[in-house]
Amino acid sequence: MATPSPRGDIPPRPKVAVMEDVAELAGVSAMTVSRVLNAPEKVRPETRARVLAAVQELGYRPNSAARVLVTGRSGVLGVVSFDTTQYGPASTLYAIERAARQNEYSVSIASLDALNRRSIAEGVGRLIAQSVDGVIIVAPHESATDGLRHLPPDLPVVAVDAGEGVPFPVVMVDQHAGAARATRHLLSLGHRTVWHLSGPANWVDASARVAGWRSVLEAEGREVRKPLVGDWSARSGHELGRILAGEPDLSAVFVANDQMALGLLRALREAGRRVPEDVSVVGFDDIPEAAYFWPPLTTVRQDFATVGRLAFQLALDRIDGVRGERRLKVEPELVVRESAGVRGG
Amino acid sequence: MATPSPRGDIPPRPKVAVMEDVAELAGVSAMTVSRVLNAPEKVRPETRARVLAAVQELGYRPNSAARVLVTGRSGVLGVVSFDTTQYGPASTLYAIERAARQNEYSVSIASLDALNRRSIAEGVGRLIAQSVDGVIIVAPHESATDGLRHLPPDLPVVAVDAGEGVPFPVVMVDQHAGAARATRHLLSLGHRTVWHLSGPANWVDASARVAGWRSVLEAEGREVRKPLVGDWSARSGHELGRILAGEPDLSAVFVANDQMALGLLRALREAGRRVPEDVSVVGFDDIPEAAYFWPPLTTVRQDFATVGRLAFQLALDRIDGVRGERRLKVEPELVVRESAGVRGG
DNA sequence: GGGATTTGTGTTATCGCAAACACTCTGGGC
DNA sequence: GCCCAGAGTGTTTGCGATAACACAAATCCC
Repeated sequence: MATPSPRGDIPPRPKVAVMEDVAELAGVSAMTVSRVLNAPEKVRPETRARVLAAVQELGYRPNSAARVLVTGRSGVLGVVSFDTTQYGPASTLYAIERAARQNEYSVSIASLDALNRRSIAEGVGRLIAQSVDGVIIVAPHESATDGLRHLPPDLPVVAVDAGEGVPFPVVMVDQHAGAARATRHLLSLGHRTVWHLSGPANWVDASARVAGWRSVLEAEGREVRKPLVGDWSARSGHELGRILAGEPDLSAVFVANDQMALGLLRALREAGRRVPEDVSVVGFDDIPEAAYFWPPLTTVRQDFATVGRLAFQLALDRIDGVRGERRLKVEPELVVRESAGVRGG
Repeated sequence: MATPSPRGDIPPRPKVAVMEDVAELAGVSAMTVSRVLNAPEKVRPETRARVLAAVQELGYRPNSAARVLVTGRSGVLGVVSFDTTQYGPASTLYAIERAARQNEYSVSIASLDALNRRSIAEGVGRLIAQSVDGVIIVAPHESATDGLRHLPPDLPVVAVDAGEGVPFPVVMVDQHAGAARATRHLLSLGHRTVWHLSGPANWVDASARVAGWRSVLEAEGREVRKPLVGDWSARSGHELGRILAGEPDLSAVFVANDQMALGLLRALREAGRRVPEDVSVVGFDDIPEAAYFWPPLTTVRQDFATVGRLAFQLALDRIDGVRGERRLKVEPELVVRESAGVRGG
């Protein structure tokens, strides 16, 4: 029934080869071709060779849509994320994609314009509509956490950097520990207390860093100055830095990320306060440029690659039916450079 | 035939609703449901309302695999890219995703570990296997350009920043013009000539920037010093900067990107050469941090968002059958800050 | 008022693949 | 020599949607 038309001259459309074509060329049934592709050990070697040769000759590629339709599995993982132009999310995404590729998965993305329940649900919806096998959500905002509670319960979901109380696995850098480490480092250099330039409200990592910083100061009985709230940008670091620069007793600042730290460094310099001699600064993230700031920035390195890898692994487990609500924490690492020195050094 | 088993007690699996279920609930045929979803104007308003209510009630979502199978269109665009942790590629990808979303497309990514023909072909292959409708290649390397010549000819492909001679549309920032603009700016400040820290060999934008820089110097009859070749990183900028800092007649440098410029600034400072008083520096990209370098970096802004948008549009055109081998150039813009000043200023 | 549209809906076939089951051998045990 | 196991392959069916066609009722034309 391949050419049912009574008229002879059908323009030979350049159709791509399908399984039946391969079967015909190899002199077997379509089912055998399917087996060669999915369970080669069930086919006699010589048959297999004939089929593979035919596949090669026709440049045959299985049609994924048909396969998805019948198997219910797409081999696609969805990633929902916010602002992938930032180093952190971009690195996480990249690591997820790498891990996925190594496991024969591919990655489809859904960027968010805003971080709120509606937006998250909508992003996940776009991915579900594509028949993804699972979803990783990289949206470290509390409103996201909220939205995550109302997702299809049977969908394998993993979150990166989500807050407490979400009903599925979460992978995160231990922000609290990282902030504590940075703060302790500054105290150990002799500073009486440490100021904080924080990330925006309701971002889970911003809050965790505030908490980590605060916990160390309180444990040591140091004065806790109210954090100045920025928006992750160098611009905000600069603006807040101008305020900080006016504080006569300022000697150490823990900044919520490296971009804001850059802005702060500039503000301090403009105010004539030397770093690290007059003021010590510690950042967070260890972006590749941090080592080339002036002075080279002491900061807390987040291993985004590991986070991405783990998130993928957890997602894969969920897809394969492994349950559990694990929270995986990745340890951050303090990278000591030159922006923090001994008090009055 | 929904429950063919003679035994009554089949555990009611939580199957998702399909079109037939919606049809039944609304008291119409599946075809009518399909029409409500795809061509609502062809259905009487009251019928439409009943169907939509049923869709709502069952939480029905069309199965994309089935739709792809029959329509041959997936609504997915593939993006092949290299190193999306960098600001440029990440921004481009983000803009593509945005544009895609606004046109009811979604985006699947294929990151590359290496830039060569095999790798590119393999990345495209992964996307094709997913039935993408088209592919955008963001891989500004000459080996890529080479690999691009050997792709399935019927696949809608658009390249970002590809070299000459690829057989499909290309969107790019006019790197040559941008470099020329930067160079002219430095000359206009009274510098006798301009040195160049270039990007790595065989990157099309690196080459174009070298060419733009050289063309201005030659046109003005200035001495052309051999460019120092870096790898886009701040580290390489710093290393090469140490070499440059030893050049007594150095007074102006055009750097191939902002990260390298950051490294150079640091090297110059370490060598005791003030910027911009002793040496003027101009970068390329205008990353968000550039305004907060010390001194604030004069640089050439690339409008990645526009590039991404245009690339998507071109891809969409191709998918819709519009042919042509257009090359779209986006004009870069010189952003004057403080790192470049008058000679001997 | 009778045929020609038009409008709204249903029926059937099909997309490309794999699951389930059926069949044909081959070889081995007794 | 018969039965059986299992390896290897084929046939049928169905995944969930839409295209193409079929058809009934409403609307139109002169």
